[in-house]
Amino acid sequence: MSEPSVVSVLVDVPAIDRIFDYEVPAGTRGPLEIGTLVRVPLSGRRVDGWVVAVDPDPPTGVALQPILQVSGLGPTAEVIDLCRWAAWRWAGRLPSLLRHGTPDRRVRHRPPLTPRPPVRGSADPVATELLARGPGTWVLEWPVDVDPTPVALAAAATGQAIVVAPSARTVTTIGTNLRRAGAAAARWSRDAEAVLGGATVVGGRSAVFAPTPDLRAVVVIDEHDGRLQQEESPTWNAREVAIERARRAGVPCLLVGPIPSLEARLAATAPPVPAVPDLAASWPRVEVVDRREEDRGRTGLYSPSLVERIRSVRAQGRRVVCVVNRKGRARLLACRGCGTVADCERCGAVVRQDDSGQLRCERCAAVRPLVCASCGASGLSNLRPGVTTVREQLEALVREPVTAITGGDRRAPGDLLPDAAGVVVGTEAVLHRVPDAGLVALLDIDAELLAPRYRAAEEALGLIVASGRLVGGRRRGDGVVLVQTRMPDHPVLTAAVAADPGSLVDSTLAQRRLLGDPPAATIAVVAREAAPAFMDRLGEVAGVERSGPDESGQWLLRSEDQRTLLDALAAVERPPGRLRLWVDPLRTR
DNA sequence: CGGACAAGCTGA
DNA sequence: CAGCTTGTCCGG
Repeated sequence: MSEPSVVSVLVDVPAIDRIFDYEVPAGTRGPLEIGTLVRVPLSGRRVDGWVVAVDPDPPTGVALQPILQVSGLGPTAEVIDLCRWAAWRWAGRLPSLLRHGTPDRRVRHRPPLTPRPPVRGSADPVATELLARGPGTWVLEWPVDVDPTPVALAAAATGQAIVVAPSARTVTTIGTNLRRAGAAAARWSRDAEAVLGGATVVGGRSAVFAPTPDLRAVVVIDEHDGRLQQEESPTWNAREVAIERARRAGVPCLLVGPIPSLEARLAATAPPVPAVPDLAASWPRVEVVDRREEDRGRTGLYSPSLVERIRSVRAQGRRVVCVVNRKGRARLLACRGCGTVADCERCGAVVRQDDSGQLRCERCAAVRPLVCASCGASGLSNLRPGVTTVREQLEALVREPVTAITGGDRRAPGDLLPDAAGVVVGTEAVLHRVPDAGLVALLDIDAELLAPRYRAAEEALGLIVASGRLVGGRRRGDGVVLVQTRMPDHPVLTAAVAADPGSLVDSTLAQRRLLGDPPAATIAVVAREAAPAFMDRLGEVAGVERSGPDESGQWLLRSEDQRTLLDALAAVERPPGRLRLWVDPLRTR
């Protein structure tokens, strides 16, 4: 293979998103092929970029600049094509996606394919059978409280596989177990060299873009989990990328989890297959406390049943975890005297209590003391307490130290959760940081069930499943997931009690179709400074319903035909300025 | 994105 | 008209 003299380079500057040609100086060392990461000069700067063509037709009448450096191997041509598709699917720019398929550390030489060692350990037989069916999207219903390593083993036994999992903890567990079983496993993107050498890839959502030389299967663990989707644009979802990648590669895609998503069910080649006959036994015991009956809501977040449960679990020396999905002190307050809801004197939006105890407006940031603006009384009751307040109240209730954990917390794991921590409270992040518990109490599941997000029901069920992983299945021990609600007959709660997530499918699908929510339709949120210009350039598109701008200056686009909307978005030339473009986001603000 | 350069504003 | 700000263009 002769050295190329000119290469086309896509520069890693999303706002530019253009391809430029560069000359390759004679004697340049390193691999120069499609996907290679190079450093190039661009209008006086030095930027990274990916080689997207080798020896292109020379451009007319421009003096080419030389590349400065060959940094290392990047995404394969297959992955670049996949990224192009993802850029269309989520109306993103190619560089933002290519980054996921690029090694962290520079790999300068393509390693030879390492022979596959024999795998010890027990591959799951049902997963093995599904993978043996060949190309297609297969859904495996997995027990709540069982480590998914046997599925990864089944995939690794077919050759180089990609195993994506939403949480760092699961990724570590699977990686360690695979290696222990003798499988060649590499973590993306840390062990890029091993991935290029043909090892099975284990990683978070980015692993779905790993440049595998010899892909045989793609597996997504806990495919219902929202962490598989990027929150910021482009809002790509690893489950959907996995399906597309496997389809293009002609290999099986295995979607695994205890509560198969609607998206997985609709994409599946065949109905979901249970991994074991009695999946229900893997679900936790779920105790529903009806707050309407217990105390007419007067005791707020702490029903008598909850307090009694906490005391008995603590008496056994076991850990208690309480979940309330709100940070801070109070999200909603009302005057004890006149009943008026505390709002902002300047703009009228609701105020919340900040960490200093004062009332702060979320819209205009005005601050005022903790006093009723209507009658001047200083007694305000906290109608929506957050983690900070709940921690203090629980401490008084249980008469022992209570640890608070929220998602933004960047303390080291040991500092975050002392081993002796008997009572822990936090947002849902706490469920991913605490290893085990005798009781998990979801203090205000109604806030999840009623949340204005189209996946609210599934997400609430996801919380119960995540809680169940801390307390263990009903067959194993006496751990309990307790939910406090004013809607004890809500289908999510009856599904959880019956350990039958399938009972929700028909009603949620019907609702998505009725309301035009994904996956029944494709939607896009357009916001931020450049939104008006973007919407102007988009114009009216047949088959695309547009609404907005709302009070926050945000537009919503909706189409029953995915291609119609996505092609229209791709045709818009991006206006300058900040733009938020979310396609099929999990939340719309 | 960020530098270059052009067009517009101000002060003496 | 120098000196500065704001806007527009373009990169190989």
